[in-house]
Formats: sequence, structure tokens, C-alpha cells
Amino acid sequence: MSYDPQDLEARWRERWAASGRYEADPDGRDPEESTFVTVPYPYPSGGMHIGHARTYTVPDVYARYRRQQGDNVLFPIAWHVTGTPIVGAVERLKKGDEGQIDSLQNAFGVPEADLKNLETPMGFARYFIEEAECSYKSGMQQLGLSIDWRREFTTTDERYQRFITWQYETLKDRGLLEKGLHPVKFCTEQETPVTTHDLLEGEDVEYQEYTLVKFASSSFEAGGASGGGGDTDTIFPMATLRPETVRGVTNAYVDPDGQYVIATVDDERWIVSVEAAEKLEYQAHEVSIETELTGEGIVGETVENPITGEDVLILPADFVDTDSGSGVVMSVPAHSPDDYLALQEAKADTGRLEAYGIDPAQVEAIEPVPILSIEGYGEIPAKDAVESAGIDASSDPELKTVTQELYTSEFHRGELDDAYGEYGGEVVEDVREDLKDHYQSQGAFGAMYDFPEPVISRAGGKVVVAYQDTWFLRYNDEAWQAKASRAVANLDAIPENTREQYDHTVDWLEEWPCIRNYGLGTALPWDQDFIIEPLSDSTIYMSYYTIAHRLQEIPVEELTPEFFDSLLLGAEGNETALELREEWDYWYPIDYRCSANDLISNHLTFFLYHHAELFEEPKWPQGITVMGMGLLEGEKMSSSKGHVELPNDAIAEYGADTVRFFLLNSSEPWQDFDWRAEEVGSTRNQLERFWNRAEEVIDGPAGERDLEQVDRWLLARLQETVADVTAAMENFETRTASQTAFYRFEEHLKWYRRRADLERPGARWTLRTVLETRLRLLAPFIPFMANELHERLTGEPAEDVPWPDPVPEFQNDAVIAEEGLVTDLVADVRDIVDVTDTDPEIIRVYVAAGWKNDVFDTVVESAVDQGGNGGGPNQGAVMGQVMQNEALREKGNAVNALVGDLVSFARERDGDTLETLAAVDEQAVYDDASAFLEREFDATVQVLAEDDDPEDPADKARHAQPFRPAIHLE
RNA sequence: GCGCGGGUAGCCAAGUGGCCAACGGCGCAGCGCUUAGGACGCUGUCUCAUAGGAGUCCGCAGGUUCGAAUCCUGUCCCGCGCACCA
Repeated sequence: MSYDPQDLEARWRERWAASGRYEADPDGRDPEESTFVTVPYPYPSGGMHIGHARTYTVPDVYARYRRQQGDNVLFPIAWHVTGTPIVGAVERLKKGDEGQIDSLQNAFGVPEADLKNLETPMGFARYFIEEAECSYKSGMQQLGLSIDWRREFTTTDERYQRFITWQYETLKDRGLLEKGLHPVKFCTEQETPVTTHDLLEGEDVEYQEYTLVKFASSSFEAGGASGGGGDTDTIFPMATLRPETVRGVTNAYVDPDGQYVIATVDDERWIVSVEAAEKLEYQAHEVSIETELTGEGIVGETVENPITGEDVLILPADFVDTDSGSGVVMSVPAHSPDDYLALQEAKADTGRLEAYGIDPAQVEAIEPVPILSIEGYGEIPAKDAVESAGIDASSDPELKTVTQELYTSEFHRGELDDAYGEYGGEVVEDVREDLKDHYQSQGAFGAMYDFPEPVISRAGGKVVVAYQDTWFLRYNDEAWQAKASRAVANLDAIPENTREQYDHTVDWLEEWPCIRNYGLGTALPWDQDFIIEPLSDSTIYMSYYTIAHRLQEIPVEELTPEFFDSLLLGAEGNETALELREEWDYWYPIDYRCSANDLISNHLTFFLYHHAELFEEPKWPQGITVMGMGLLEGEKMSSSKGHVELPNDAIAEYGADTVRFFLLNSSEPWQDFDWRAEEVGSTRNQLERFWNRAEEVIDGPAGERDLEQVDRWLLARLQETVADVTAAMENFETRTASQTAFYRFEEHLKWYRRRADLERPGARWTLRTVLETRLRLLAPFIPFMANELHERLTGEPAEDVPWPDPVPEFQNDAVIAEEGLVTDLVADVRDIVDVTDTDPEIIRVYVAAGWKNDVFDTVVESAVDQGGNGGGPNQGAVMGQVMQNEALREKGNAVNALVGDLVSFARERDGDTLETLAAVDEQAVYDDASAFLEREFDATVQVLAEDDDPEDPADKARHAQPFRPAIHLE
């Protein structure tokens, strides 16, 4: 029967479904023998692609492996629909957004007729969960994932919402949830917070906190008249990202044509741009506008620096953007190349100054004021930077680079002047925050948030930073943080180098706003206008899996907080819940969570936090394996560009075993993988060849256990393979494991087929034994094929028989060493044949004389004495000992040369290998292989001993060394 | 900038002190098989070499060592994450 994956795989899928093969319940097995493995539930905002396929196959392989090891294994799945992406996608679809329709049709092959089913959020979700051809459920089933499907749910299910409600009420009761104002991206058009997904422009732009330096005027009045303001100061807040330059301000700029307002901000009188006033209002300031005026009305004013008390002049400048910061900027020409050039240009344009009623002489007198010193730059760093780069106009495109360089250098290396008092002599990087906070508390500085670039929402509205009343999780709570750190320390972090990233995240996390005011999800229990956001409702849901199917039996109303207290915390009270708790207790803790490496800094760390808080230490997660991402033909996959590979297409073309094998064998889980059609095709060919060879073995005679050297060699290799694969599986090294069981063993078989007479009963027996063991090792990776072949070979599927252990009676280092001598000999002969371009009739192999082996023994003793402690055997010591033998002493130079060679030979091998070799009877090995060698080279092979005074036409015998026989070709 | 990872032959990629001219795959070349078929098998694929050899090589530059792709120092380049988002 030729390899037909479609037929074969369909049969096994049916069989698994019909028998409920992977439905797991607590049974007689010890909870210690239970394995609970999870993977983030998919977010069905689109179809499943090949990257997802690997994500879900990694835990499947581990689950299958643990089952063969005898564990009771639970591998569940559910569907995450909380949040905004699905809602957003539906809205775009309904609006007829072409990009959205294109992505659905081209990337995921959604038929025109199906589009109308996607016009409600849950319709959309259901479609990609299970209705579409490229749905997650269909993909998972086709891949043969060993999931317990009874436990699936979605995060909008009532019962799940009851569970989340309990979680958040509990956290609130424990004081880990707090209410407060928090800056968020906010669409002014829709009056709603927005996420990256909702942005049309500026997706990558992050908001920044600008410091507002409160310059003041005691005499300012709109319209130019002064003196009427009485004793109320007017504040000119100047936005800057470099608050430490406050002592270097020489003047200020406004846009003379820009619109400004005089407004009461909180209790002060401020002048800012119209846009800034709006932003301040969004940022929880009381703003009431008194008057509007153009920038021209401010130009020429003099304002007082709140720190130095010096007066500075406000100049007109076109480069000022009223929609950035406060619309009033301070100028620090000594440290800002932009400001330096702008000042020069202002000085030069006397006509313009006069037009605004400013005395050019007053501007001419303005000189840069340096406030810090930095190695590598002169007294006025900005001047230096501009001049050495040859820039003389602010329009020069080089200016940006030069500015960036200077800012970076000053930040990391600039030392503030002594005028800064306690901050004098300190490096900017170390004190900027303190300095800012210090002046802010004195009232000299304020703050506002803004974007450095325009940000526009998909609704077309301008996006600003707004303070929103928000509930947040207190991830920076010391006690909670300490528990999370302990959870990290307890964790089996795979790969190990991710541990540092978890620690780093725990240190860095602050409050996490955990609610949103739109999207799908669970309502905040005490304020139904909000929902709990997606990363916050997915932290302990793994515990829900343990009882998900059982909860269906319980009326929703009964799922009260008290119920979950009993279920999850073990509180007395609810008998039903306490009974279910036994199942939770059986499966928990999670053995391994398989997730993506980019989730370490949020989801995975939250997951640890919440477990650490809500459960006892023994129930904390045992391990996390992170996974890399997938590339398609060397490039990132992108559903919007249609650059995706769908599992159902791949499975239809290659079969699920090939897809699985490729995904797990092309890289380790945490490395990125690259789906290349050419290589997948070659994987398919390799599997087909394996299938064909397996069938020959299965259909051929069973043979009998009558073993020769080569058979023992192959069986010894098999034991090594079993040990190596098992070790790799324990560490989730799917690539190493499958590579070892499959490709590396194929290499051994290649040699075996060359070397052995395969018709012998002993060989048939060996091949069957090897096949049976390999099928068990490969069953987690290619379950369809491996189970089928194993069943045909033995009557039972591979998944129903135990994982193999190395069989001691077949472990055999000596036979591996001996076979190595034969491979070496073949390679040497071939080398000589190639170099000399001859076709030998006779091959003479001379085995080294006895005395040479005696010398070798001495070398080995010396090597073992050294205990592998660097350096290996000692040439001098060996010579000393060898030379005590009179017979050897006579050979003098020959002995010396031999010892040299053998010492370096020994240095390259460990003690065990040397001792194994020392025990080998070389002549017997070559004799045994001579028939093979004759076949291999189509020549007569004579194995001769140097000691026996053999026929030696070319005087080669004397070159023989232990494990390196002399060779003569004729 | 901060954190993590990485730079190996035409491409992908293993290797983290000696068994390394460096696993494996793809590609390419030759041979075999064959209705010359994008199948399979064997061989080769840094340079030189008519006896198993020699030289050069693992981003770049130094260093440690009897010995370095592997350890140390410096340097250049690339990828990912940096938050309220799945």
C-alpha cells in the first residue's frame, strides 16, 4: 500500500473522535502522574495560519509524549473573544473597508456568500472558531491535536463571566485593584479610548510626558496693554523633554500666526495654544477660556524664568507647532542645535523683528548660556556640533542627526553646572527625573502628555492623551511583586535564558489599567459600563479548564462568589463546588504552559502574578515554554498582505504528519521557524520513504534473533537514540528529539544497509525491533503514520504502548567503537583510491604489532591517571615508563614517534572511550569486516598482522599504528 | 536607550574548549536505476595534492591556552519586546 496520508489520517481522526481517546478525567492514577499542559486560547479575529499550527502542536507533542510515559494527560482548549479586535474587524467589514474584505477573502479564503455571517461579533468569532474552512477547530482537528474537546468554552460564556467576576471581586477585596486617573490614547472624534488596532496613522508613536516650565509675567494683558493685570501672574508654560536645560533658556518662541488662548487652568492664568488648552482639559485640568488671541499678541513679551528669575524675550518663529506641547517653546541655544540656528537666523532677520516691534539690538545681545559640560564638545556644544558638521541653516537635513547625537551624548555624559546646586556635577541621565520632580513639587514645573507626531484614529479623529478614570491592577504592590518573583524562581523556564526576562518584567511592571469601556468581555462587577480587558481576564483561566465541562451541569445562578471561593480557594460552604475542587486539585498545578516569547512581558508574567496571589505555592505553574514566531519563505506572515499559509491547505497538499513534522523538526520551539514549500516537500518525501521502508519490514519475514556484529551495532545505536530522544523530550527540544529519532537514525540505517546482509533472519529481526522502537519515539510527532505502522507491525497503536527505555543488554560501547574502526578503514581506503585514482585488485590491511599496543596501553594508563584534568597524558611520563622495557628501548626513535602520535590521539578522546578501545581486538574486527570490504571495493582483502612478517611489497606494514592499520593497495 | 537573542560554507542551519574542514537539509554536479520521471540509491560540493596529506576557514580586531567556531576583551551589524494591545 503506498503512502496516502489523506486516507490514513482521516481514518485515525475518526477513530480518535469516536473513542474519545483524549478525553481525560481523574482516574486511578496518582495526581503526581498527571500532566496538565496548556497553550493560550486562540483569538479568532481571523483564520488560523501555519504559525498558529505550530503553537498548538508543540504542547500536543509533549502531551502525547507524557501519555506514552504513562501519565494521565489533560490538554484542553478554549476561545478568547474578549476585547476589541473582533468588534473592530466587524465594524470595518460592515463599513465595507476594502483592506478588511481583502484580508478575509485573500488570506483566509472566505467565500463572498459567507461575509454576511460575519457582521456580528459573535458571528465573526464563531465563523473562525469552527465554521470556516480555515477555522481554528478544523485546523486543530486536522492536525490531530490530542485535545479534550468536552472542555471548550468562549470567554463570553455566562459561566466564564461568573468566574472572572469572582476573580476581580476577590482581587478588589484584597486591595490589589485600585481606582485612579491614568493617561490613555483617546479619540477626540468618538470620545473614546483607542488602542493600536484602532489607529490609522501613528501606530508606532508613543506618547511622552512633557515638562511644562512655568515662565511668568506679572504684567501681561491681552492686546498689548500692560499694567492692568494687577497682581495676578500670567503663566507661559513651555513644553520640553529636557527639563534640566531650564537654566540655559535665553528666549522663547511662539507662532505669530497661531491661535492662542488666555485661560484659567486650575487656579492659574495660562497662555497656551488652542490645541494645548483642549489637551489640558482632557488631562484632568480645569480649563476655562477667557480670551483668544494670535501669537502675534504675545510676541515681544518678556517672561520670567521660574528657576533663575531672569527675564527672557518671546520671539516670533514659524517652526513652532501650536499642536505640539503647549505651543510655546523655550530656546536653549547652547545645547540645542535647532535653537542655536534659529537664534542666529532671528538675529539676521532684523526686518522681521522690527515688524513685530522688537528692537533688533535686544536680540543681538542674546548669547547662548551653557549649563552643562561634556567631553568632546566645546563650551557651547550646540555651536560646536553645528559647526563641525558644516551646517549653517535650519533647513539642512543633516541637522536632525546632529541634534540626536548631541542629545544622546548630553543625556548620558553631560555633567550639570554647579548652579544646579545638589544636582551640580551629576550626569543628566542620573538626575533628570529627580530634578523634574523637585521643581514640580515647588510649583515651578507642570506636566502634560503629548505625541511627538500626529496620531489619527480609524474613525478619522485626532488622537490625544486623555486621563481616564480607570481601575488598575497593582502589579507594583511590593508583597504581590515578591510572590511573583518567587513564582519565577520556582519556574522551569524553557529556554532557561527567559528567566531573566520574567524577573525584569516583574521589576518593571507598574499599575496595569485592567478595564476598557468597549469591546467584548466580562463587565466590571461593580460598574457595568466597563469590561475587564483581555490580558486581565486570561490570567487564571487554566483552572477553569479543569471543571469547564462539569460546570455545564450547574445552573448559572448557582455560580456565586461563594461557589468559586469553595471551588478555587477551598472555603467551606458549597458542597458541589468542593466536590468539583477535587478535579481541580487533581490536575493543578499546570505542568507546562506553552506560549509565545513576546508574551513574557505581559500575559505570561500576569499569569504568574495571579496564580501567585490566588493559589497556594504548590499550585503555582511548574513550567513555561516559550515559542518563536513563524516566517513564510523567509518573510513575516501578514494576513493583510495575503502572505499566509493556511494549515488546511498545507495538510491537503502534504498531509498532517508532514506539516507537524516540519513544524517541529525545522527548529526548536523557542526559535523562529521558516515555512519553505521546497523544504516541506522534501520532508514529505522523507516521510514517504520511511513509510515504504517500514512496509517492506512489516510485510517481510519476521526473522529470528540470531545476531551478528552489525546487528549488535545497530541495536546499540538504537539504545543511544532512545536515551537521547527521551532527554530531549523532557526539555521540549522537539527538533533535537525528532532529528535524532528520524534523520540521525536514518544515517545509521544507511550504513547498516551497506554493511549487512539484509536477507539474514538476524537482520530481519533487527530491522523489526528497530522499526518498532522508532515508531514509538516518533509517535508524538507523526501520530497518524506511527500509530498505523505500529499497529500493523504489532497489533497495537504506538500511542497505546509505553515509551521505550534503553535496553541494557543492547547497550554496547565496544561494538560502537569497533564499527567505528571499520568506517575509518573504509574512509582511508577510499581516500587513497581517490587520490591515486586507481582501482585496486588487492587491499592489504596491516594491523599494528603487539609492542605498539603495549605502548598504547601505557598511554591510556597515563591518560586515565590524569583524570582528564587538562593536558591529557604526559608524553614524558609515558616515554619514561616505556623506555624501561629493554626491547622497546632498542627501537628508540620509532618508539618516540609512536608515543607522540598516540598521546595526541588520546588527548582527543575521553578516558572511557580509550579504555573501550584498548580492549578491542583489531585484527578480529577487520577479519569480520573483510567480506564487506571486498564487496565495497570489489577487491581481494587480506588482513595481516605486522608481527607475522607478512607479505609486504611496498614496505607499508611498519607504518601501522593501533587503530590505524597500514594499508597497501595493489 | 533598557532587556533578551543572534551573526557558521551558494541558501537554511547544527555545533559552545580537543573525535571540527565543521551534523543535517536545500541547491548544484557526477554515477547507478529507469518508459531520462520535480521518485529512489550512491558519490562529490573551501583550495592544493598520483598513498590515507597540507593550507586556509566559523561578522571584525586583539587576548588566554599545548590546543578556540567554542573562553575573555573591544568593535561593527541584525532580530524581538518595551505596556494598557492580542
